[in-house]
Amino acid sequence: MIILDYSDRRPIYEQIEARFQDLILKGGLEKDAPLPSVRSLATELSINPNTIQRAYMLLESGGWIYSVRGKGSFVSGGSAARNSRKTEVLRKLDALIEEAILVGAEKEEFLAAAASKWEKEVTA
Amino acid sequence: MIILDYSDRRPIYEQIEARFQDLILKGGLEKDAPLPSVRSLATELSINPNTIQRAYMLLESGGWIYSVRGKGSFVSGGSAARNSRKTEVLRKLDALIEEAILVGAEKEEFLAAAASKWEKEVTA
Amino acid sequence: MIILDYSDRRPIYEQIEARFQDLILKGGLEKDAPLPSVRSLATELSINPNTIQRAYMLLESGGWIYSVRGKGSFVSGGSAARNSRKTEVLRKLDALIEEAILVGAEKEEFLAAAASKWEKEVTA
Amino acid sequence: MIILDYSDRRPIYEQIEARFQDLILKGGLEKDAPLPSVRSLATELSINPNTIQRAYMLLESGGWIYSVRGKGSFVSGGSAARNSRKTEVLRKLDALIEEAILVGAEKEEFLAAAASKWEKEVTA
DNA sequence: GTGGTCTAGACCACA
DNA sequence: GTGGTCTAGACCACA
Repeated sequence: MIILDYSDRRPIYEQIEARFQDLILKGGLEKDAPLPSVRSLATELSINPNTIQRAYMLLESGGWIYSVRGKGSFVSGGSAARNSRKTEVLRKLDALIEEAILVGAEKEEFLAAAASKWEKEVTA
Repeated sequence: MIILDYSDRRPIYEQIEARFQDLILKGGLEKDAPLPSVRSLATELSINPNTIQRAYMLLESGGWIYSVRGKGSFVSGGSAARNSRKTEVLRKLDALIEEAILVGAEKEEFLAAAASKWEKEVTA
Repeated sequence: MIILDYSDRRPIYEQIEARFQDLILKGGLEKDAPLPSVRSLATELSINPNTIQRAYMLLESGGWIYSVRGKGSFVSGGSAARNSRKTEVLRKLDALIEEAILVGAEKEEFLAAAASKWEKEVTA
Repeated sequence: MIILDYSDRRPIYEQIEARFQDLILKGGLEKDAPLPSVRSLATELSINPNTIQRAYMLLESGGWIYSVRGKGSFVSGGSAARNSRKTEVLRKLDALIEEAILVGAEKEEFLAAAASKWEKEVTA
């Protein structure tokens, strides 16, 4: 299920891209499972097919899905995509730590906040 | 020193805003220290004064600086601005941890990466 | 309906901002209702689109509306904006009372004037 | 004693004007008492004499002071000025009540806040 | 078509 | 000289 948030600052196609990445990561979409067709999803979400097309293009160039002409789009196998996003998370962590140091946070404070938040998420 | 990065996705006025926030946080600009005038900075960076004006407006509405007509713009006192940015860092940390869990990272792995990165930053 | 008062000391963009706040508070604009587009309102009021843009930017950063690129601007849900303005009213009341005491007004006189004015407004 | 607040949004000459009005209302400056000369005050506050001149002009046209050529400026007698400011306070009260109703405040809530604030000010 | 960014430049209020 | 407001208009991202 895709839910669009028009008050989200990100463009629609990025929201759709992220949503499918999440579904694939969480296992909601297995390898070779078909994605909805561009047209049907566009109709369902009441948005322009170009926007869906753009999201699928990004997913394909990121290695998340593959397209078969005349058939549709399907979830890719392999863990390249998952790993690329993991790399991205670490990159964001680096940037965040730089900022945390800048605003005067202490190392222990930061790590404790991270550990505490992690527990909360996992048990939720 | 302000350096613009035109390949940065962020608009110029946000880059300038962030740069002055950093300078203030790092202590390079003390309370009541004058910022460059709108016009002089515009000339120095070869951009339009309106763009500088917009950055200063954001800094002022965020409590980082105050502007006096006919006099110039100056660094605000107080720690409200600094604290607001610290809150923002913690909010970003929460979002990042959600994403880390999603991509299958382990808690220990994440915390170790954070600790290691912190050390590297501080000793740099 | 937006009416500009060029003899008003406030800049045009603030008048527009205040006018939309009033419309939203009075319920003339419900949640998710679209505001006029930047260009159409600029044409209607015979002013520059940038000025409208600035008013909308302020409304957005104040939590009154949200803007979607390519779609338009819409009334936000939530009561944060409404509450922030209520806080502001109480702050103004404090300042006014200080001034009233300064000019030698009596407490009963002030409260009576307030009560009387309130009645007049409500029954109007 | 005049204290300038450059982070105050009001222009300097208005701050000076308001400060003298307060001094006169509070009795710190009696009828016919001399105000500091434009030059001496300008020197003391390290600002442009034009700015002082402008404040004195406003005070004179508002009936708060009178100027004697070659002698200086002096506090006016009479209560016209005091009354004019009292009228202004009532006008502000009207505007504030309109706004309070708009944001959904209740009459009793507003009057109670006013009474409570009044007590706090008087006993302070 | 719609909002977002930026340039170029005018004019005003203020010091 | 300095910040603040506004116009005129271009170009981009997005739907």
